[in-house]
Amino acid sequence: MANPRLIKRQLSEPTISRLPVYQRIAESWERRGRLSIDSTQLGELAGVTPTTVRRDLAALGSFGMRGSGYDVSVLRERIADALGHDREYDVVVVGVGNLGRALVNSSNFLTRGAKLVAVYDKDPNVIGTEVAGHIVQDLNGSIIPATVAVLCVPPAAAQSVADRLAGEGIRAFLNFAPQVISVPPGCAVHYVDFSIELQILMYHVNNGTGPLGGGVLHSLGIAANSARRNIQRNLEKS
Amino acid sequence: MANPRLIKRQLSEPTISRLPVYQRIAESWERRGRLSIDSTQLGELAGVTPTTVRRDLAALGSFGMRGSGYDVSVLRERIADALGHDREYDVVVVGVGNLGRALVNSSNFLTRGAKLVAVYDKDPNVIGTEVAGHIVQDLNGSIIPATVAVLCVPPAAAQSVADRLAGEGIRAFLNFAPQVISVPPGCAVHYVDFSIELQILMYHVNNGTGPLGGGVLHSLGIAANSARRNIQRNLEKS
DNA sequence: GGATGTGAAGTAGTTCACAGCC
DNA sequence: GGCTGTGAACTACTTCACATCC
Repeated sequence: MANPRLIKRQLSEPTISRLPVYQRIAESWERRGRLSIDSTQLGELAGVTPTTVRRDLAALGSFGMRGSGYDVSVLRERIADALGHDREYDVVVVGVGNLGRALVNSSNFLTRGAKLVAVYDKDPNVIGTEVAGHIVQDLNGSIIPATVAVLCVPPAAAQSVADRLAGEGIRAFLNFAPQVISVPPGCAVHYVDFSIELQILMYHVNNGTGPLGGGVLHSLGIAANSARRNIQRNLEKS
Repeated sequence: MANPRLIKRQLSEPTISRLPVYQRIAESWERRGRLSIDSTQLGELAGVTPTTVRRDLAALGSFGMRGSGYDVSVLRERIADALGHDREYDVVVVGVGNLGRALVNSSNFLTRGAKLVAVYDKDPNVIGTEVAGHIVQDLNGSIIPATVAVLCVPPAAAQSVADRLAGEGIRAFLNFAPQVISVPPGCAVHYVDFSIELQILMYHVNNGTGPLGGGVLHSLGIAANSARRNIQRNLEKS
């Protein structure tokens, strides 16, 4: 059942959202020269149970070493494989307000295969200026082919911008506008909404529930499913 | 079973993460003068099934009108109640880089009870400058009492900053640093990680799975649980 | 010994289908 | 007629517990 080469088995949504976390931990351990990590350590650092870690990783094929855990470089590789990091993909960022600017300048955002190919805005005062090494293009002009569009436009503009980009062949949208949008079949949308995150956090503070309680907790943001009541410690101290 | 006054029943995590979405829709309909909305409409707009909407709202008490749906203003009110929007809470933002700046200047971020009381940084070049009406304070100086801290610091600094703030009585953290942190018992952490969101999105693009497929989809970001294969349309056109 | 990988059990959340009410 | 609210069925995910292998 464990195909030596990359397994095409369908991964569950919660698993998918945890893989990037494991990956980051693996990379960090690799950088500091550790050779292997076991499911308990990985679980503490990621904020999930060891069993969950093992199930998640078993879904990528059996590459753990009984008795000693997972080789960190194999771990990193397998996850990269599963997540499709071998292939590069082109990203455009639309809307160069504070947020758009913050994203393209962030060293953490466009990594692992993501390649920024263009930045758009519709404000004439912004078009033509340089942001993170790219000249801001006119959104009403021609759109360069890309796979993903990151939407940092006002909520009222989100739908029309998405329509436009979908027409130009963009297949996936990371939407930072607090606005549900509709896209053609075959396109994917993923939402990031700060104020909702804050509201969820406050619910827990007010109710002393979930993520609080028995000790340290980790509500994994996206992987909101019950990853609580788990001890975790930090890594990458310096 | 339907207590007339605010129900203290424990809400499930997925429900909690959907309530803010319903709320936004309710507010939008209210602004445009609509009086009621039914579970099918609400479900389409939020990207979930009508049944899920009804279950979620039933958990807040039975206030739907059989035959005609939910009164939008009651809907908004009930959700605000459940989420604890009656009480105000104080927020500090730590780290005034591009992201911190974008957040405090965003009209969407600090709403519904959230009140920005201070902004901190440790860079002498930034301390003393004004951001969104607040003079940036020295993080090493005294910290004003607050409930929530929004961390926009580099990953390497996240843990020590959290330690410091937890010591000063902060009880909840919204952590934008791509770094798992540990906090004392009784504190809550919620993570927002852009690059992970992008990686999850790309997994779906590469695999044509989940959120893609049968039509328009809505992977609710935080409410990542299987809210797919649902039709949705946009609202708040202009 | 020690940790993985996994059937089996348990739990949580969603969806079905319909009784009940407006 | 139409739509809510909810028991019952179903599905998905997690956790337990242990056989298996290094």
